[in-house]
Amino acid sequence: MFSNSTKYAIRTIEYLLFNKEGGKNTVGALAKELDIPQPYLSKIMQQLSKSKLISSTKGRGGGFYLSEENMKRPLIDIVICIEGKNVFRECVLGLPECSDDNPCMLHEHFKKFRDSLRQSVCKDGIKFLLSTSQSQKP
Amino acid sequence: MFSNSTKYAIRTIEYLLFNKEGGKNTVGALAKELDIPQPYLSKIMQQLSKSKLISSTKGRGGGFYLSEENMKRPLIDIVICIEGKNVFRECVLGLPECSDDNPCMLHEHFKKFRDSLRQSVCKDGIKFLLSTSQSQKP
DNA sequence: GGATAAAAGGATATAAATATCCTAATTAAA
DNA sequence: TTTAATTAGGATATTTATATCCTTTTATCC
Repeated sequence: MFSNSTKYAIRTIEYLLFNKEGGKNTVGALAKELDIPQPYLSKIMQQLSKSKLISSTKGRGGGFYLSEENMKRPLIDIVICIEGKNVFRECVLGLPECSDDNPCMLHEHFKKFRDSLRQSVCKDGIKFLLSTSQSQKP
Repeated sequence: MFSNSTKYAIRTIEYLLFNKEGGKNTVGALAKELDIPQPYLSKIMQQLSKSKLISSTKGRGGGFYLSEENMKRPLIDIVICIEGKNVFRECVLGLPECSDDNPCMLHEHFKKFRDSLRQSVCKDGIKFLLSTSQSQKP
């Protein structure tokens, strides 16, 4: 469904949410903790950073973290940042003529998923997870 | 979101639904009509056929079509047939420990989408499309 | 039975996603 | 001010998905 890159991106942001007290997180630490190839994650973090979905400071003692602004971004932006502009704008089956008035077979199914990602922001991750689960890492 | 192969598979099955009076459809005709590379579609049809999601007859005058049995298959089976066994069984973010009790960030969002594909069968495509739209090809 | 039209299947080429490597820029600490 | 640790960025390798080609099998028509 999602590309590896997108999965890595969401998982990393999810991790940063839980560790916001921890301050800066280096790519090395994140890659180890999340079991993601380090240089590859590095590229993804660069991309997310350019799109202002995460924040970073360079140099010794630097690393990645989430600002308050970052946390307000909708989840759908993470997917769009990695998979490209049109993933959620165009038809899930790739039909140019697909629309609400002229829907493809999966139009309604997919619309609900897309809208749910559009409506919830990164911050909700904590709220959601804390309300349905005791802890992510027991 | 979906791979090209999956999109092609769903679109082709959707087309077969609308043309079930037409009898057999050759790969050549389908590829032309749906604007899909012919030899590639041929491979996909083979795969769908093996999984009994579509039916075929070989030889002159042969082609592909949907049997009543085929139409009873849930949409999710098409995706699983092409993208592989676990797309919908495993966590959308690839986390091994993700579950209803210990959900990942996208667990609930994705669950609804997955379940909607599980609940509707190919046949519903017609019902759904005819009830929301005049016609797919005006 | 021979010619023709179709799916089935194996082998291979091409493009894209995934992953790695190396160097530069930046910052903090020693 | 040198050294170490970090992100940023360019260049390249590897793997997987996408696509094509060619042969074989099966059925129909003449």
